[in-house]
Amino acid sequence: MAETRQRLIDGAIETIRQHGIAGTSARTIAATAGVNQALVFYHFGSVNDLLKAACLAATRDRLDQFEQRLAGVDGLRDLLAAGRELHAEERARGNVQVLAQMMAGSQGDPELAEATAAALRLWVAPIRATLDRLLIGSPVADLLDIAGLAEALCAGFIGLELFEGVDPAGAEAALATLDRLAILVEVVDDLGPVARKALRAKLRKAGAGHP
Amino acid sequence: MAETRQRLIDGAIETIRQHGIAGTSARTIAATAGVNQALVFYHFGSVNDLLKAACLAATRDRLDQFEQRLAGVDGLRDLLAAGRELHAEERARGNVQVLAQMMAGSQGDPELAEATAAALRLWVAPIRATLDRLLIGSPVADLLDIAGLAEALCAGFIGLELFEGVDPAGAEAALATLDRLAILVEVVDDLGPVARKALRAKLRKAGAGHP
DNA sequence: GTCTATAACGAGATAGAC
DNA sequence: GTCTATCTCGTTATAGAC
Repeated sequence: MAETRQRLIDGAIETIRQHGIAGTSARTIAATAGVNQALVFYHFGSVNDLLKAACLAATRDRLDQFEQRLAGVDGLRDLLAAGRELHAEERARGNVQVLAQMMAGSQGDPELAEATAAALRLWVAPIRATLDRLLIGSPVADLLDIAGLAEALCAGFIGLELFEGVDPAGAEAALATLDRLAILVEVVDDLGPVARKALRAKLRKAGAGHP
Repeated sequence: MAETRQRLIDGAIETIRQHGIAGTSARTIAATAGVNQALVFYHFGSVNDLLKAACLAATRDRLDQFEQRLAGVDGLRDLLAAGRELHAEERARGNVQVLAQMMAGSQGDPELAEATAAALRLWVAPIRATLDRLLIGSPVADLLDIAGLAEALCAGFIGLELFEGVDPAGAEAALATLDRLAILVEVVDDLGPVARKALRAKLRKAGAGHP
């Protein structure tokens, strides 16, 4: 039945959230899902294949709402609010945690790494598209590679999630500082020709090529 | 003998690097160290205790050089170079990878989380001290919480390391963008009173309190 | 489609020979 | 201080009853 498959997928997500990738097994997943352990192998063939399916399913479930919210953003200030909002929601749902744990588990498991990379790309793409749209013509776009910025943002959130597991206060301070950094980008974005000139001069001094 | 202890610690680090926290066990560690599996328990009592010892030992081994290099930094531009340099070295030695995997494994294991937090603090402290020293009196210090910035930097590097495992090209682009962001901080730092005024205005608009 | 039973193996951990 | 042997349990995976 399709319901059992879904229960296993939900159970896998929940198990990763609660016990991390190291504490995730066919038995712990089945216990969380409330089904028999053998069903993992009947429906998915192996634990790894279930994890891959769960990772992609969880991502796809959220993607529509994620993209729609970002599509409505019409300025850097709004993007900051949307980012905070979306990040809080995905965190509450545990999607960031799951992605982080999948990435950790992907170390030395190329099969898992491929599935994780696919999920990661699904998250990064709409962020990159939004940044692209908002920063076109801005002096910031001259300095920063937009694709790289989107990936750095994602990496930062992943790192913060892990950080939070061992030092909640530190993670909170770090997140607040990321917010402030966005304000800094905004300031430079707004300063106009003066900032652009200063940036270009600084870039020549720093010896950095144009993106 | 003390040599066996050291071999186990080195073996633990190497095993985490190669197989990740999920693939790290008393047996895999002992195999890497070239000693008998039972010695893990004789010398450290449990696998977890070995991991805790290894994490702290690896951190302490590098801390002196890390602090000395940062102490010699005398400007933001120099800090950027030092950061790139130190990060490359720690990455090559696998310390970032180990920390990331320990953080992932700390999810749902409070004992491991405590040890990981201690190692993390050892890394963050000298970074925070250096930022504190360099940014004193800068307009940037008005905007950013220095401790939060140090933690955000660390979290970013952790996230990047995991990112690299599943998408090396993306991680490379993200790292390059972090470099560029540092240049942006430098620009604001150099702009002086004009930037400071713009920042304060923006802060009032954004409704963000003073740090 | 789901369950029980079980095989085959790796895990953490201990006892005791050397 | 180190190794072999062993215990017990958890894990992946399969076979077969229902």
